[in-house]
Amino acid sequence: MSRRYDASKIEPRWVAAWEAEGLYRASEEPGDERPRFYALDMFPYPSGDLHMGHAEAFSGGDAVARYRALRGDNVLHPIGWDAFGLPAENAAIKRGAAPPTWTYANIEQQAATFKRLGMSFDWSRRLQSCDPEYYRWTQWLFLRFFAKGLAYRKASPVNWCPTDATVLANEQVVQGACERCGSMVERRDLTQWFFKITDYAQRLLDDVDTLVEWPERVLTMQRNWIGRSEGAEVTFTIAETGEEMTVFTTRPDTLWGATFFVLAVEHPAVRGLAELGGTWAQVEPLVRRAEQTSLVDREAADTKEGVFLGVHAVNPVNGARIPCFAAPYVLMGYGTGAIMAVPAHDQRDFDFARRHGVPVRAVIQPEGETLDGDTMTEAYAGEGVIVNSGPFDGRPTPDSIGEVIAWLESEGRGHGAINFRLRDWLLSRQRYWGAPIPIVHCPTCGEVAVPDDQLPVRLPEDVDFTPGGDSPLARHPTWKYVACPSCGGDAVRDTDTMDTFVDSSWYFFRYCSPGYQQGPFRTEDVNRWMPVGQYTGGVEHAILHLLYSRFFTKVLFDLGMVGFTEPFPRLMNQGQVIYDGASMSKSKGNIVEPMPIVERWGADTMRLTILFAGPFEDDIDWKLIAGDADKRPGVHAWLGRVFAAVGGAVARGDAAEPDALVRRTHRTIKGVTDDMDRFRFNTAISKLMVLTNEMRSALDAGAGALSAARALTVMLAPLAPFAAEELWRVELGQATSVHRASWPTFDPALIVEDTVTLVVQVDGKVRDKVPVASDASEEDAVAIARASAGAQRALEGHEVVKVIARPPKLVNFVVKN
RNA sequence: GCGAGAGUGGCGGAACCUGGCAGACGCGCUGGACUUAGGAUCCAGUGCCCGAAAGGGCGUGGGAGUUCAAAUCUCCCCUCUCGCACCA
Repeated sequence: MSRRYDASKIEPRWVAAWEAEGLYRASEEPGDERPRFYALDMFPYPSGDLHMGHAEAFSGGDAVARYRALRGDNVLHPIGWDAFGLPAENAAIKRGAAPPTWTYANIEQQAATFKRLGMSFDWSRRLQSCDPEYYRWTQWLFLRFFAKGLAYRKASPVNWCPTDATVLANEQVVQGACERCGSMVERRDLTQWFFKITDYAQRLLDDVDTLVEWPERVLTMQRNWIGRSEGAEVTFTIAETGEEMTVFTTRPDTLWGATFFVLAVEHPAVRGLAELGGTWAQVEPLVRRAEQTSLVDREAADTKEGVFLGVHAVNPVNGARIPCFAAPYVLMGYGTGAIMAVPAHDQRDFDFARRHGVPVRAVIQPEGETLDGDTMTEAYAGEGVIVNSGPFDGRPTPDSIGEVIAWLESEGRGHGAINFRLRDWLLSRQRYWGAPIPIVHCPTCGEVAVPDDQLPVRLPEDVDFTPGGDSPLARHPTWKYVACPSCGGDAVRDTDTMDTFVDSSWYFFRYCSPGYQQGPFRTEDVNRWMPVGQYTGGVEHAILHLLYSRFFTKVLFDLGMVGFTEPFPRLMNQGQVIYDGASMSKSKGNIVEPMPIVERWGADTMRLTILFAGPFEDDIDWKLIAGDADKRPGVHAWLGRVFAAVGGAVARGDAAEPDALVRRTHRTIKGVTDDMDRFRFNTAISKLMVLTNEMRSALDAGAGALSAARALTVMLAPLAPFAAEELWRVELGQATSVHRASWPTFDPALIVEDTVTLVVQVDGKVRDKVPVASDASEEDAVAIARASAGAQRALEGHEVVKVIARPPKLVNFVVKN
């Protein structure tokens, strides 16, 4: 190890000093005119100590926060914990530790680690979503939604995890299994609370277009999740009963090609129709099986499976009588749960038709071809000319879809419709460790909101976590029995708690008004700090957390509580830290912990290792970049050279700095500024390394390097905050923290080199490189190029037909042939 | 299947936005220096091929195109990663 640089001696000292100085507190001074910058990191879940993924995310987020402060912004960089959730309860069951005990112990552990890492958090704004003072306002917000009709209860088929004994949102079911424990999810009919996010589907979709600073893939995921489809609703009639049944279709231009009709297996009309058609005996097994599989379990379903119901539907456009089926490939959760099937022009319908012997009727003919329904081998979904379709024969499609819809409307047989894939947000959980839903069920008054002045509805502490049966709150002997806030009669509390995504949908507002007692936040505080300047976190939250937070923001805007409709205009997703090509996990035994590296080499080295490894959004393979844990990391050696160079510059005092170093310093300032603005930490670090090398050359030559040393130290501060502070205050003898210094500025005149390398090409191939004055004229440049040895050689015996000159960078001689 | 992104030395990556010296910076490796030998440090070299050298040829997944000039722009293909996936 270098004799001069020993992180273990430097870093703990500054942790203490920074805390004593209150260095990272966001300023609320009325006279503070600096621009505000809200640097937000996704708040962590306190499951054990911080892992490498946290180290990466927070190294990037901290670099942004520190950089903005050095650029002169008044920075808000808060921290808190997303502290409710199932793992705390599982720990209670497994180890007997009460959820709060387990949770707060982990939070303290993570907080200590954050401090050791030197994160520039404003600790005075710290929050934990499981604090009663926090969930009081989660409940308060729920009641605002409730009052607006945006929180409602309905009986609904839900995903039920038998292991966790709770309801799951569709989003928490992955390939039919519980996202958390992996058990196969079942379907149950229960009464649950929902947020009416579907009311906001169009706005959520429209505003995706305004999020130009988000990663494209996240925008795509948001759009897909919302899933807007344009088409028409068309009403068919059941021939045997006269019952009307509406379907949604994006292809009303193929209505005349419908040759059968399909209901979702769970469709409420299925049993009645099957009994009428005399087919219930065949249909019943399908229905039974559907009840036992999750709502989103699509793996098990055979796309061609289905049963004829024995009844028929009448196509409203041509009166055709077509058979009705029940089939799992039609989903109850999308559209109306029933479809018209057009096998000629939809592959799924085609496969089903061939299996079940239903006729195929082509109504779109591609140019230059004639499709025959009897001989087609696959559906034709492309464009063409409409045939066999009454008034629309000969019309082109898809251009005629609008005309078909207009016709349907004028005939009263259907109308244009827009359908979304997005479902309402199922937010109730039959769990203990969450914010209780602040509703009282009264036999007289119904669902009654707990009055605001009685919030929070606190969680009881004497709770039985034995698995199975009712949730711990429902099972509690006394907790739920209360007087109705409205009539005073006997009533019971709602015993469900809220999905933790509710907690995380508003925490960034709370940071703006820490400790505020009259509401979740002060509107003027939020409008002063928000929207967020930069949001940093994992791409695993690309859909749910971000969608829900956007939804909350729009609702709060509508309530007049915030003055903007998008909370996070700029989003940055860090890549994952993996090991040897695989994600780190306990079962693989390949976990690399951040703290041992910090203890051995220092937090700065860990940060630099991560940030220098590659683009922030890319995955990092720790095995490839750090290799052997005992090997001294390259960035640590660099920090040693930085200390040597800065120390050497100080020793050399005011000695003149060579022109090359001065220019290098200014170019580095420009380059690093550009890089930091674009979060290109890896190239910023490489430029600082180049500057370090140039300083060393200058010092070796007996020259000075003091202004370079100062610039280098400030630019290092966002990336290696401890080393920069040590250099600044100890080596450079500054009185105040480097983290309160000003970002260096550059002189554009010094960016330009006075001599540059002129590239000499012949026919576009590099034949020589010669130094030339940067202000050389075209004439001079061509002359110098022509005289170069490389050009002489290559031009010998050739006739130059054209000269392309881009002085002073390049001259290209084009020769005959 | 649909959508998005990516393919550059032994390795991580840079240059792509804005066409003009490919391989910055670092790791690794090779040779050397200094040493009471280190978890070092310093110096030199390091894309591939031919050559003693000078120099030359080749080179950014493959193929075409545009251009005086393509890692960069356009089109086609291949491979990989991620996301979505019966959405009517």
